[in-house]
Amino acid sequence: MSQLPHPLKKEITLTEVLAALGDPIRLDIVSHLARAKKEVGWGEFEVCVGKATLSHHIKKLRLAGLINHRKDGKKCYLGLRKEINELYPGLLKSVLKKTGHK
Amino acid sequence: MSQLPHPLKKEITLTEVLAALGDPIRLDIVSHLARAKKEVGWGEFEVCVGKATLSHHIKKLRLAGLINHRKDGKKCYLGLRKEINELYPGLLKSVLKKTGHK
DNA sequence: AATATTGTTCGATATATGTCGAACAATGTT
DNA sequence: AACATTGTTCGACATATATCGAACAATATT
Repeated sequence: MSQLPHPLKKEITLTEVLAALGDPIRLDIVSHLARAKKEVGWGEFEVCVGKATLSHHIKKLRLAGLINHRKDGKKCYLGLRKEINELYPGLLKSVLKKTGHK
Repeated sequence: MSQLPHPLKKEITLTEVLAALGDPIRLDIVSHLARAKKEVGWGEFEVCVGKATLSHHIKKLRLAGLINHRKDGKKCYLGLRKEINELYPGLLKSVLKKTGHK
């Protein structure tokens, strides 16, 4: 189901996670995902960049281990990886407190 | 006392803070500072890069608002800015849980 | 089979970043 | 005044990053 390459939990590193979060667009995506508490369709993100760039950011989040990224039919769906909270408890919570974005 | 430029608390942004933390060397420095719970002399950091590079990283941490950086005599001293915990409660705590570095 | 939809990848470009050694500046020491 | 210490800044370089439009691939629809 998850045809795209995802890092194993043990391969996820804190610095990569933080670097992935250290970009406004990616932080927005993660914030959106966290609030949704469920998968969100690729197309539902309102960002101010083209789809090639959005694809690039989503790939970074995936390779950092922050999100799941799967394709179903001709659409893609994204969701937060729960392993992040297991690995870094409280991290997303503290980060998301400050991400306006309702 | 703090001759070097530091951002005001209101100028500190989450993405810049996260980006600053998203580098192994800078994360080490912050980890060291957090464990010390006091100022640490510039020269006391054991990093695997030259002093020009260390200076660069320290500047990034300062400009991101993470640390205080002051000069006293011919030495510099660094300390964590307490405003970070006020702005992003729990962030450093969750980050530092995973930074080995006794 | 031809077309439409949904993203990814590619090539190009501009900017940022991490790194170093050398020069510089500020201070303290002799 | 000359020297030593402590970092910063500069110039150079290599690599990474963000961005775009266009080409491509996979799937679904007609």
